[in-house]
Amino acid sequence: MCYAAAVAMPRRSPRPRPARGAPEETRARLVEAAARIFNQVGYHGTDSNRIAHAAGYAAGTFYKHFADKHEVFLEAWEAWVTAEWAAVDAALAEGGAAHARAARIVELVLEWHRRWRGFRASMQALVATDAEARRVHRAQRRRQLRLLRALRERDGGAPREVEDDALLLFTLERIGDAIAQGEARALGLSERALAARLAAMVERQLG
Amino acid sequence: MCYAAAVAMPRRSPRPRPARGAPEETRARLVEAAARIFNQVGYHGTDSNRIAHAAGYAAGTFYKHFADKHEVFLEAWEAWVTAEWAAVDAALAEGGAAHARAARIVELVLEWHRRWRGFRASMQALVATDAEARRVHRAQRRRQLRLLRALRERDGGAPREVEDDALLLFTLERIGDAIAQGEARALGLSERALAARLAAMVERQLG
Amino acid sequence: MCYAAAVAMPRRSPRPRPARGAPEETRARLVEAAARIFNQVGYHGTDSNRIAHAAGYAAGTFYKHFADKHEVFLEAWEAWVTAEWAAVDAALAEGGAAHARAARIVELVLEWHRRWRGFRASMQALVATDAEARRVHRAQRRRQLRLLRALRERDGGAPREVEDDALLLFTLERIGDAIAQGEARALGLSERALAARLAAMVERQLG
Amino acid sequence: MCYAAAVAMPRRSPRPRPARGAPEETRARLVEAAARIFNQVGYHGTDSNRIAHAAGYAAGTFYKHFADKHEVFLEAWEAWVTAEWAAVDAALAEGGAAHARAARIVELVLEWHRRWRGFRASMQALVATDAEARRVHRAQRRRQLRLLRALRERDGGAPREVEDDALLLFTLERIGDAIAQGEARALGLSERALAARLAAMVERQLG
DNA sequence: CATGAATGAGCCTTCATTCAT
DNA sequence: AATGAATGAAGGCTCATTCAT
Repeated sequence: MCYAAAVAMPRRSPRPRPARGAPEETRARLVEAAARIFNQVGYHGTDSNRIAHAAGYAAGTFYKHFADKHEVFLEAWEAWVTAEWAAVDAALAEGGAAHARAARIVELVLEWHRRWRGFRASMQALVATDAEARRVHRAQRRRQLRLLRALRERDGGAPREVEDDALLLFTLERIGDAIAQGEARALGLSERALAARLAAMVERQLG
Repeated sequence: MCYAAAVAMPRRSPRPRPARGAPEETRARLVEAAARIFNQVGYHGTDSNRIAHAAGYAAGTFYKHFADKHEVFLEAWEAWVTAEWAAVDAALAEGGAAHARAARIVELVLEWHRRWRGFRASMQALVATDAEARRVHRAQRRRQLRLLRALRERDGGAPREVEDDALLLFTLERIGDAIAQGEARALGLSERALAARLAAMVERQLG
Repeated sequence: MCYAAAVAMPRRSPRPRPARGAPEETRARLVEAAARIFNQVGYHGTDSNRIAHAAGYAAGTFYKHFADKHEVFLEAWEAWVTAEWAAVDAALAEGGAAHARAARIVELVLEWHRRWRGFRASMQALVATDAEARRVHRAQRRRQLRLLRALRERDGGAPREVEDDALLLFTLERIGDAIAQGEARALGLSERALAARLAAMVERQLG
Repeated sequence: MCYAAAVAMPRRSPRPRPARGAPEETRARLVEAAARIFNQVGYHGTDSNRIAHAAGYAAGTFYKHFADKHEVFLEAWEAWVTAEWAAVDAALAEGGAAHARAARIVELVLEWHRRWRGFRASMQALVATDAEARRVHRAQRRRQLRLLRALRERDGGAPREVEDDALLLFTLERIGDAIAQGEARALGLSERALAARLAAMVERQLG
């Protein structure tokens, strides 16, 4: 959560020098900087030296904490997904009418996709070519599906097939990307209308 | 068209015919080889020399026909999308019951996604970081939406909003990717069940 | 002497005792660990942090005791040569028939070369490129020659030229390396036959 | 042969630009430059970019011709050994008294060692740590032994054991190094006296 | 005395691109 | 039109060494 907040505000100039600190802090700063840069210029556009410098460290420091670029990426991604679903969970915990909750969830998802659109794109590219990334991705998806089912059952929703959960997830994701990347707007689609349709889907599935 | 057929069959031997032929032929061979390799190892995993060699030419020849790697990629992609929608169009032209036609379309889309999953992933990654790619992508999407509306209206379908067309397109695309990349299978989802849901969506929208 | 014993037994666990002890003890532990690692992976394959850790210290500690990697290497080497010649001297002091003594010396030399073959190779490489190493090496060689002459004269051996002593030394050394490095065996040479020839040379020279 | 000559004269400034030529020429130039630099600063002191520049090429060119530094090294070394033994063979072919021939061989060996002392040291260091280098080294040694036996038998020399050939080879090599590296001189040994002893050994063995 | 996080120069290697032929 | 050797900027990564604690 504070992770999300930290990454959200882009820093241009390298920080004053983060002080010789605990390894976990350094690691966290590197992950954070990495996430930010991956999000801006994509996995292949990011170089490890730049990550280190952006976090306020020298090039070599990066490799004291990660075996390679790959590793930070996967770690940043895990943090991202975890944070996103914690937010969704929190939004649902707030209660309220089914309709309002659905809208809230959609809004949250859209916001995340907007903020992390570059990062998401990198992830998709990696998943297509890299077995390890694929493994992590699948594990996360399984977690998402489990969570979604739990949410559904908690709220006494109607019983559904996994495929319906998956369909909802995939659709949310894709529309989220379309809106986040400005594709919807560029095509003259009403983001509001799309969001409404998504909210309806969510409500139907969770309700 | 014959493009699709040509790319489908992987070439092992690097140099089918060096030839000093018509420029368009050379260009076509390069595009074809490029598409194949992009699809296998992704945009960033592809090197331009390899494309040239795979097409039966020397490294320099590539740059006689394309300004850069970028350019072949966009061209290959245009060819791909054109071919795909021509196939969809053809499938619809065959007529038949609405139900059968929807199933046919879904099957076609899935097949394309399966065959081109690596290429699609590269495209998504580029779109996220590259303005030119974004431009091309948008143009293609507009074409798709136009085509979809034309199909819908040709068949006397009920009037719909653009957002509904878009939603269908995005969903088809995302589920297509999930199945093509083996994600569905890895998550224990029934591909058949997913396809059935897609077909229902198509039928509802076009019907 | 106890140096030799200490190095002989490889330590698996990295940190026998961190201790904040007497400087000489720390230094000795570092030298010991360094010798072991140099012997395993060569001078260029050894990193100073690893030496420190293997000796049970942190990276920085190393540089509190040595100016650089170079310095430990030279010190370890001095210790090694000193120990070797002490052993040779002891073997000769035991007395016995000239023939038996010669065999004992050869056996000793071979054993040392076997145990320290990696270290010796590193030393040779350094001597070729590094003036300081060359200086140390020469000093040690002079000591060896002096010792050899002393041994010869002590036993009332026939008067010889320095060149004969040197030739013996070099030959012993080279064959020792060949056997230690497995070169002799790989070439189908009888190690026993080689050792016999060496013993004959030693006997002739010392006798 | 012309290889030896070419490498012998050190070039300081990068050549005028070797002209876009046949790959073998480029490769040969790279091998030559590599040998020269390895000889000067040792394997670990040599970087691949420097090799390329010294040969008159850009950094990348190196990797068009060799997989890595390792590979050039082994190739340069093969060339070196081949050239050396060709020279020895030629020297023997000239005929003359056994005594004179032995002296000629010793002189040749010394000259080679002098010229290539840095290179030889690198080789020894690699052999100690690198399996591939060891393999190559053994193969070359076997060739040497075969050649030596052939020479011996050709001249109707007395029958000897392999171990005697090996002993001669190793001794020649070690004394060669001692003289080449200036060790002999630094120890106050007479190079002339050492050479005389070597010549005697050669004559005895070949005679 | 010891720590260990941090440094940063520098090496190895790749690959999009050029250009003389 | 095609060649293919050559380029060189740039990125990944290592490791000897420092320094604030």
